[in-house]
Amino acid sequence: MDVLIVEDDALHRSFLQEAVRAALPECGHVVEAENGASGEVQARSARIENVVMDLQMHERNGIEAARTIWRERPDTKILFWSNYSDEAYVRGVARIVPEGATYGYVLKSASEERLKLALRSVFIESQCVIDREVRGIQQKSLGNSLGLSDVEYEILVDVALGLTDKAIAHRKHLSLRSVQNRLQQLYEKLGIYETSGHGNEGWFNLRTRAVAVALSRRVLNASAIERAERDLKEASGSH
Amino acid sequence: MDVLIVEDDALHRSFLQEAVRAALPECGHVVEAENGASGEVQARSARIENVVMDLQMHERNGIEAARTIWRERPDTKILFWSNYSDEAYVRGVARIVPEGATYGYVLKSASEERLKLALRSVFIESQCVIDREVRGIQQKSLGNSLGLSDVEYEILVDVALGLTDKAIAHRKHLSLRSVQNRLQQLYEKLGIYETSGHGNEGWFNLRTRAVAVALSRRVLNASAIERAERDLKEASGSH
DNA sequence: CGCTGTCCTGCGGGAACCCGCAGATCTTGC
DNA sequence: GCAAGATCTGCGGGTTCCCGCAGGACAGCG
Repeated sequence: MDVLIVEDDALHRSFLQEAVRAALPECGHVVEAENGASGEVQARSARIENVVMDLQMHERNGIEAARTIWRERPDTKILFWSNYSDEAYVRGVARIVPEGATYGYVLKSASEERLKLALRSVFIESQCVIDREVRGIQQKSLGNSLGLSDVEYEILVDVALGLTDKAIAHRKHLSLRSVQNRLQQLYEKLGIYETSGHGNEGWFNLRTRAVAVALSRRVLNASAIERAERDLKEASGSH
Repeated sequence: MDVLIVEDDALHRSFLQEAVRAALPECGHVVEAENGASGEVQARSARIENVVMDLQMHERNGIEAARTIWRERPDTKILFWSNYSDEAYVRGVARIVPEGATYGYVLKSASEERLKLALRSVFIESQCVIDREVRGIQQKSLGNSLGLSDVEYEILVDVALGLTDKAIAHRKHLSLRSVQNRLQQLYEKLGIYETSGHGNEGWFNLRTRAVAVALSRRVLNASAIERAERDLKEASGSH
């Protein structure tokens, strides 16, 4: 049994190396990669089935790497090990998990014991292990009371990319008015109206304000926008 | 001579602890704090003169902590130790350095030797040490050919906050048209017109697009927006 | 002094945005 | 089958944004 570690911070990498060796004495090679791109290559060439993956990395982040790895071998087991439980990351991961795949999501702030336990559970027992906190974010983002639905999230991304209503309508095969309806929904959910309603009418541009709020609530982050940007270019190129 | 370490990652913190002890054998206490807020408190109570500070932290980031520390004792020597050389961080640091203060900016990707050298240079020799790469960003952001000028940066932040032109005009004591002029400048500098000029007229909302581009170029980041948000609230409260 | 360059300002208009209203689907459940 | 709910759509309008044009203020320079 081999394990691939994808992590761009040297200290964390060696820490992981040790943790893996300690938690999984039965495992053979432990390969390391220091960013998403080389992680994909390693996973492919070494026929890796178990991956520990950081999310925030230079060059190519963990979500993209995981996506291509899973595209090639959907039965790969991936344990995400991240500093953040930003909704943008949680949602990004949830979006790419193949049907029936086993994965885990552990925060770096968790204890070493928790990490080791997760390593065994995911790689040996093929059991999904999601950190409490991350699970909380997931729940909240699914329960449509507070969190955004998928459609709302998608239109948020489109807006954050800087697309016009017309462009979004075209892209999503909707009428202009429908796009604007969804935008109103989005503004409602993000609470844009509260902050711009009272004494300060006309002080906020709802569209840009929504992006600002989403960013500071960690619903969006720069890497999610970049990912969307690439998808956009791809789609417009093929179309 | 005492040193305060402000760093929210446990591994990095113990690594720093060791590096400081090795590089500065003459130093006495080495205090640790795991976020900006407690860092401020420690610096105040322990009368610290030398600080090693991470930038990206939960709760309260390094720039804010450094600002309050320097506000209380401008002769404190601070060595920033960060993963990123984002323009937003570089500019944020440059904005808060008091006149004549000594500080350093070292990337976490640098070698341990470089870190130790920087520790000695800053704390013992009172010499400013700025990483090559960071220096490069500084230069580029100052040379107004590519980078944004201060006015352009400020209006970018205002736009990213979601303010309307009118609100910005009011805030900055300008006419509406002047704000729009500056916006045009900004769009020019960020190259918004290139991507929305050719075949795709009307596909981008310039205002939101500018924010997207600034984010992916790392001119802006979430923490810069949050900082601006707090400044805004403060200003509108006092006014 | 006049010229040039830079910045601020007002005016006007076309485009995009925000949204209430109302009708048209389509699903869900009794 | 029908009522209730959610979603999509067109229409109309008020507001904001984007920007060309033109004029004014001010600094630097020969």
